[in-house]
Amino acid sequence: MPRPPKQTKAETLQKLKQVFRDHGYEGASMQALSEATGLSKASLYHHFPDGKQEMASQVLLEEGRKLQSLVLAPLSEKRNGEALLDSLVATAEFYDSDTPQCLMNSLTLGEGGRLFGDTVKETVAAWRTALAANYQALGASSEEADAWSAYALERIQGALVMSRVEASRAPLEQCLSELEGDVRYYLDA
Amino acid sequence: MPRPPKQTKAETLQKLKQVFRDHGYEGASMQALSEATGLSKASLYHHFPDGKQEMASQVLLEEGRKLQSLVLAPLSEKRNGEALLDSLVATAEFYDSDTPQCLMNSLTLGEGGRLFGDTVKETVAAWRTALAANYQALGASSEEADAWSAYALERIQGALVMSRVEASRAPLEQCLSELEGDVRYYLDA
DNA sequence: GTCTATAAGCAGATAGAC
DNA sequence: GTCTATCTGCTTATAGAC
Repeated sequence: MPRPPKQTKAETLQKLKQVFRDHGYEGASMQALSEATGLSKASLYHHFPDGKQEMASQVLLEEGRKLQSLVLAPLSEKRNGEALLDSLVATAEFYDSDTPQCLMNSLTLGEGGRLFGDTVKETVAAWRTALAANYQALGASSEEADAWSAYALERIQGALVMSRVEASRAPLEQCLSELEGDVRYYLDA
Repeated sequence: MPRPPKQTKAETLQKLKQVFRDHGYEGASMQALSEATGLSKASLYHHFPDGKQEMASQVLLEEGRKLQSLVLAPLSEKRNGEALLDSLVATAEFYDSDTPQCLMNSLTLGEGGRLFGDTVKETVAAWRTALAANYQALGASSEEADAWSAYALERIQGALVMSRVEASRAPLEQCLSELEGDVRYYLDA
């Protein structure tokens, strides 16, 4: 009789994600992925026949879906300043670990850049477009909105780097609260 | 008779740096390091008896020295706004490749974080202190200077991430020119 | 200071039992 | 769906010649 599944695919992907986020694509060894999931290497190949590349690919896909449903969805539903505030709160939730790190950043180092660079670039572009549309709805010009969305994403990514260096959520939280200030400035005017 | 050196240690370190910066610590294989330098693996062990760890360590040390002489030196020499402007120009030079990337960022992923995290944290703290001291000399309060220095470093690191994602110097150049604007605002007042 | 050759172990990946 | 056992090639590291 077949042994029961140890966990759902979502649970597996979650554990795989941590390894890729902490070590990057090349640094994530099959042994580390196996230990993190509690599944043998052979079991991992059963779920992901193309091995590491497929694992990283599906982890990235799942992360994109999470970004979409958590961070981007508020932005397409309402198109105003409240939506921006909701999205910033969701961003804190999206990067939810004690020392927050960006999977898309880690995954695009070295060989991972060749494999997943285009996907990440598109995802970032979609995020930026969604931010800009909402900022423009606050009364900003197309150019201002474009500039602010680039600024906001840059700060978030920078804060994530600083959070990793300082092993603390503080830089990310501080950054998001300042971006919230930018939005409220427009909202109260 | 012994064969002549192929290159100076500085040249070797420069080539090693590119590999660590592009692949991170775990992703930088001895083969890649060998090919990048043009030296056999055995020759690399001659120069760096402790192998990869010593190479990364010395590369990081060299990068710290370069940051010191290029970016931080102007800040300790003059202590004013002109010094800040000089330092920002030097920052563009410090990150000098076509798609600029931060070695200290790449090197602190995975195992590298355990090995070099503290060093990088100290280097970043020194950079931030130097920026803050000069900003304060422009007339800002201690708190304002502290906040601006954190802001500036965060933006620079974020711009480097975006530059990698977009494979372009544009985000970094744009970021540095906006930071220059911050400084000029105080200088002209 | 450089190299070729080699050792020992880990990497990614597969076969086949239960 | 899970596992143990295994394979091949790559990775780190060393020995020793020139």
